[in-house]
Amino acid sequence: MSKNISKNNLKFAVLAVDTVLLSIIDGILHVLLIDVSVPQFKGKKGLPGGMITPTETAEEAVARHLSNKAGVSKTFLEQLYTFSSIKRDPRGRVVSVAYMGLVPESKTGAVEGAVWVPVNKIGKLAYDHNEIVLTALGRLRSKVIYTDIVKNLLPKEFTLSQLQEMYEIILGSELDKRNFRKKILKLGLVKATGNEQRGEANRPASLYKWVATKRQFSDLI
Amino acid sequence: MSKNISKNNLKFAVLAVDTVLLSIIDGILHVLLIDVSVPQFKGKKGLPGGMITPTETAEEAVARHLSNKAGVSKTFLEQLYTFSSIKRDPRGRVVSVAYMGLVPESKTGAVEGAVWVPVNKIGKLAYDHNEIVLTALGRLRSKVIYTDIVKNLLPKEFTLSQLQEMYEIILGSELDKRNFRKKILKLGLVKATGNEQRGEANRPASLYKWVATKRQFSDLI
DNA sequence: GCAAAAGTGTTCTTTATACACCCATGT
DNA sequence: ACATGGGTGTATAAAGAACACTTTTGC
Repeated sequence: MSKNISKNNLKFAVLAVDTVLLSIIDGILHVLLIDVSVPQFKGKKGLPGGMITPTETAEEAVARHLSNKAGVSKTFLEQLYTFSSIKRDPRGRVVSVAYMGLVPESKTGAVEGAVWVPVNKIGKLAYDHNEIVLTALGRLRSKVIYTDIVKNLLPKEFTLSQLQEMYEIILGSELDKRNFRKKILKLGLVKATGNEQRGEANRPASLYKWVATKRQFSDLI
Repeated sequence: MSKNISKNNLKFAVLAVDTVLLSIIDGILHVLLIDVSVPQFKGKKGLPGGMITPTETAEEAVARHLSNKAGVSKTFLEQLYTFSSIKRDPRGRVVSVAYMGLVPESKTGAVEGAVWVPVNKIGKLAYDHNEIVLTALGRLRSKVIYTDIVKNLLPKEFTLSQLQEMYEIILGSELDKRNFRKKILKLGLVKATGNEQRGEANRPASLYKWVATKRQFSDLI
């Protein structure tokens, strides 16, 4: 959804992708936004995305546009929903396949023209992108309770407190430390690496990593 | 995905919809299939679907094609996934937005060119339609345990045994009658209508209906 | 030695599971 | 009268929720 299409060369069906890239930065859930250049949305921000070409899949288009516009690659991506309202793009008919992506804080470096914005401060976005963001947030919140999707927001090794913080931020509620640890450890999804996080002005925390697994879960938290 | 497009007039991007219509008929989960007319899939069956026109949304296209090809209208529909493999249609590039639909047994009347087939007997379908059916079955099985989606497969009034049978068929496992009733009634999702199902060679069963509600559930069963 | 986060158990409540018999009807 | 599915309760096990103090470090 960007400079590659203009009023003149739009023809049905134009197929695009848009991606809601999420990350937890400084303890706050952020979404990556870019400046939108089309005149109808002058000054507004929107989601990174763009056309699907005839020779690529939607997934390939997402990877390409994220790499170009957001400087992000090899990140977790999941198809969200396809938005097909007739007037969602003022320039013509554009159907968009939306994706949600999760990136760990360590990969959220500055990129020209892209900015990480706290999800409660995104204001009015271009197109129907507010709706797409809400869809992504809903998906993240529901999947966090029955899958291990949070692992995509964490570094390779992490403390149980960091893990707990992820759940608290996404769910918007506090969890009991002892009960949380009991449950997470009993599930066997993570295991201690033997390493410790040192350098903080407190007792060092054990570092954990995810155990490889394919199965789906239910009621993690 | 059908007669409206031919090798000559395909141009990128062709956008289609396909629908996995499911119903439980005689205690067995069925999917509605239609005969596919394109030569490459001669003799094969496939899902009902077709083009999205420039002036309709995907949802409108689904409703239109289901009405035309399956004689089904006003039924539960939910977007499943968008399939964008480059070679999924041998005639050219076609991206398909797939939907899952649920219909009660009472609305599964015979329609010319369409047939209800048990899901474990569908064989090899045209296009990537086996994959789409598997996606729908997975979605149904996962949603049945945390939403009231089964209500779309039942008549307006139903017995608790009928309700339990729906869960057992979809989940593929048996449930304890007493525990099932305790749980369903405690959830308050259904209430007795005061009517009874008579005419069977056994004690009449109380009939229930769904209580109107908007909220999401978790762990219904 | 003080501040800061790590780590750890027990009690109580709620929910899940296992299980067997009598009831009302149609034939 | 008998076959059929409808309807009901209790005891045990498992899971969830509530709750406070000691430990180890950096400064």
